Amino acid sequence: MARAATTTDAFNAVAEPRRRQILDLLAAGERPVNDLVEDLGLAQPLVSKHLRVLREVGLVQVRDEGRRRLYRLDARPLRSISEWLRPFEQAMSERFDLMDDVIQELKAQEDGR
Amino acid sequence: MARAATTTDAFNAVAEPRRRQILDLLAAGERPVNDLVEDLGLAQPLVSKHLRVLREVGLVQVRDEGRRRLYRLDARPLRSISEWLRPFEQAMSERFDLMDDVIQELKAQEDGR
DNA sequence: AAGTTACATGCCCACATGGGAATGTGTCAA
DNA sequence: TTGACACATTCCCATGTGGGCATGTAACTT
Repeated sequence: MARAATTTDAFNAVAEPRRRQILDLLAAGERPVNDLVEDLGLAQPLVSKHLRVLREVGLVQVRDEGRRRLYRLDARPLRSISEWLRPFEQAMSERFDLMDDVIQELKAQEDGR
Repeated sequence: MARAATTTDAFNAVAEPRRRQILDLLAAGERPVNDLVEDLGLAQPLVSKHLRVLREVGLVQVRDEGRRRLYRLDARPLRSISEWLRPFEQAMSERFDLMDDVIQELKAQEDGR
């Protein structure tokens, strides 16, 4: 098997920086594709493709308004990421950084370079 | 360009379910590769490859002990994900789910099917 | 009806992937 | 020294990718 499809879940969909940018922009509110195209400075087909991926994992919803399509954020699928991350929250804190620095030093000495 | 390398950042490294499992296991403490191989039920080379990716993005650290290599979690790179996620926290909450349901209904009526 | 606008979809490519299988490397044991 | 053990690396393949480009489709305008 190759790499999992980007449409597999929120983890894979959000691994792409442009798709994260799109979600950032949509956090401000509903917007048509052209707005996103301008703000991102990307080709329109590219944006449409990214939006398709986001749609397939449920991170955005669409609404037709005349010849425009308004995209809207749906952050709920991000919860799976947030929940997976929670047990690691403590280990991410600054305090543990200091511990890690000490360990790094010990390791460096151990390597004896 | 193709998809970004898995070693590009924590986002891409963590998109792979097995790598998330490995981090889950390492959250309990330092462990040799063989332990992980048994717990994951994967082929040893596969585990080594995944560990390599995690190492390259700084999510794990290694320490040699005889003929074994002890891997250790370093959760710090996860912070970039956690921080990107933070602005969406509110939008993930249950309360907004209810709002979304209402919006879904309105949208369904609007579509007039 | 014809043109334009706003998107979506299709085809192409270079590229990195996850897994399988085999092999390499370093450490300990007998 | 020879063998077993613990890992890492290499080669292979099928697959899905992001981007560029061209085309399709629906809605609005004139």
